[in-house]
Amino acid sequence: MDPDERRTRLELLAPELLEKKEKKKRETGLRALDNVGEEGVVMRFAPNPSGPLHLGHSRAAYLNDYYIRKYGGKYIIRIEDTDPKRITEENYQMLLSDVDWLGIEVSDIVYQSDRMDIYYSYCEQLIAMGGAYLCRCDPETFRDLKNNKKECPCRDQTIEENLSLWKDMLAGIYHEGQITVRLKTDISHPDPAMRDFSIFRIVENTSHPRCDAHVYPLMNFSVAVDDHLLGMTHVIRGKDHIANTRRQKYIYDYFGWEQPTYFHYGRMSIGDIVLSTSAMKAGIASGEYSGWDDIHLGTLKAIARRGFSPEALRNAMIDIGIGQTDINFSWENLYAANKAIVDPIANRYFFVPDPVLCHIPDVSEHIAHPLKNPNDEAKGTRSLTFTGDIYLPRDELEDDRMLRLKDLFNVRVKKTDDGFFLEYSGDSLDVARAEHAQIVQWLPKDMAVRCMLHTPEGIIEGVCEPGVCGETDAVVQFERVGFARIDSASETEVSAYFAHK
RNA sequence: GCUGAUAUAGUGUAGUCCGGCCAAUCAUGUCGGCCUCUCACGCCGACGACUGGGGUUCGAAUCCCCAUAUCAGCACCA
Repeated sequence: MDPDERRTRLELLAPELLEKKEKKKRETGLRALDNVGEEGVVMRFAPNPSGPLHLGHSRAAYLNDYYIRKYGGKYIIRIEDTDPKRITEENYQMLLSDVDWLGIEVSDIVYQSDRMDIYYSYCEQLIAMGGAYLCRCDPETFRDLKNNKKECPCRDQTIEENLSLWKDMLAGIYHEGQITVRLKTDISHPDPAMRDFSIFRIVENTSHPRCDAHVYPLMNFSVAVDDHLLGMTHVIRGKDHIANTRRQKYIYDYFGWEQPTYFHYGRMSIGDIVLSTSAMKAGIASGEYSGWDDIHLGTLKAIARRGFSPEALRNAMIDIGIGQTDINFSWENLYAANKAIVDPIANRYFFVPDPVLCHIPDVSEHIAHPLKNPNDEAKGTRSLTFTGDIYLPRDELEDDRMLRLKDLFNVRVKKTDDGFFLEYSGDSLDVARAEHAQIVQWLPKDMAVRCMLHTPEGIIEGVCEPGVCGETDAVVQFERVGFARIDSASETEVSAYFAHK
């Protein structure tokens, strides 16, 4: 029976089966969320202050932000500073300024170090209900037992014994490494990662910038407690947390809480860019990198310095989405996203790389008026006065060739033993077009400002228009070269950072 | 070793849950053309992918199995 025939038969037998399931309409942006309440969603961005934020962090930050903007609700920045060994005062400041730069919709900032008493109290409850025990095995012994699905002796302690040991632990009777609190899960769970993992530890001789403690919760505990108490409805995090989601389920179950909806996005590798905090720190110490904003790094500070707009980064990250597939972050895609934002607003200027001073004889004074932005004439023009001597990019000087000096006039280049000889060749653009003359940027000798263009491959020395000096912090387009952020400028020298073409 | 996950063009992504409207979406990229006093922007066109093998089915990117590859976890880090 062919499909048409079958359809006809079905129509007679059971017309209701012909009702098609509604396919979801194609939406732009990320997939819709389930379980959205009337108040919207409550989500979080939870960095730990061990270094500056980088491109990897921006993915989590923007994915969460996307949904908070879409559904309303709350966006909590939760600073996970429960490991005193790798946090510093400076890191908090960097983190906050980075969060600020991202431009996300922050409702609240919560420090876990302010919540130690909460963790202690929930831990005590957990022990009291028999959900956790104090373990005095050394880590290696425990690991061997665990790997063989064997309980350690501490697991049999009574609740009273555990509560008493917990008090001793808090009182400072035990030292680092001597005792830990373990969650009682399932010692013969097929996944070794699930078996009786630690939830509290002792850290001594390391002062915390924000609290005075020696007993610290491990992330699975503090995260579970906070996600619940802060009312998270949805959690987006990397897939390195897949096992943690399952581990935290045990804590939720003990307390009778309901877990939020989780999404785990995949690994993102970013070309040859350095992202690891320790590697960056080492590179800075050795002088290989100039600082956290060195343009060879993948920090937000570095990409901000190069003139990427947070909005472009946001768009690039939303485009990547929350898939679990491992991906290669592509600079090309970020370049395109940034260009879309920056092109309409960036003022145009001439930058002459590797400049060659040329004299053009027998021409009267000309003044060129190139547009500041050809897509927005209202922005006006700059003006460049030609009086005989100009700089031209060395790369454009070839033997016997006509060049169109942009917005000025045509010249013919001749190479002699004494260098390049330039000859005025009329004002007509049509003539230049007819000759397929290359249109090039140029600068009057008297108006050229020294300009260092920093690129990841090195510094390009050149000269630029004086107008650039008023563009500090802005992104401009050096015509025929690309977009760059003006990092600093005096009347005699400009420092610019290259973003992309 | 154990546990769990993922696999669509150069890159990213939609479609996979609930098989047919998918000879597979969109963006980026590359190439060609148009526009233009920038190699920018804009416009037009072309290129380019369902990891492999079995199975189920009238029909598979979609469901099942196997293989392969990659990733994550198995810390008193997060």
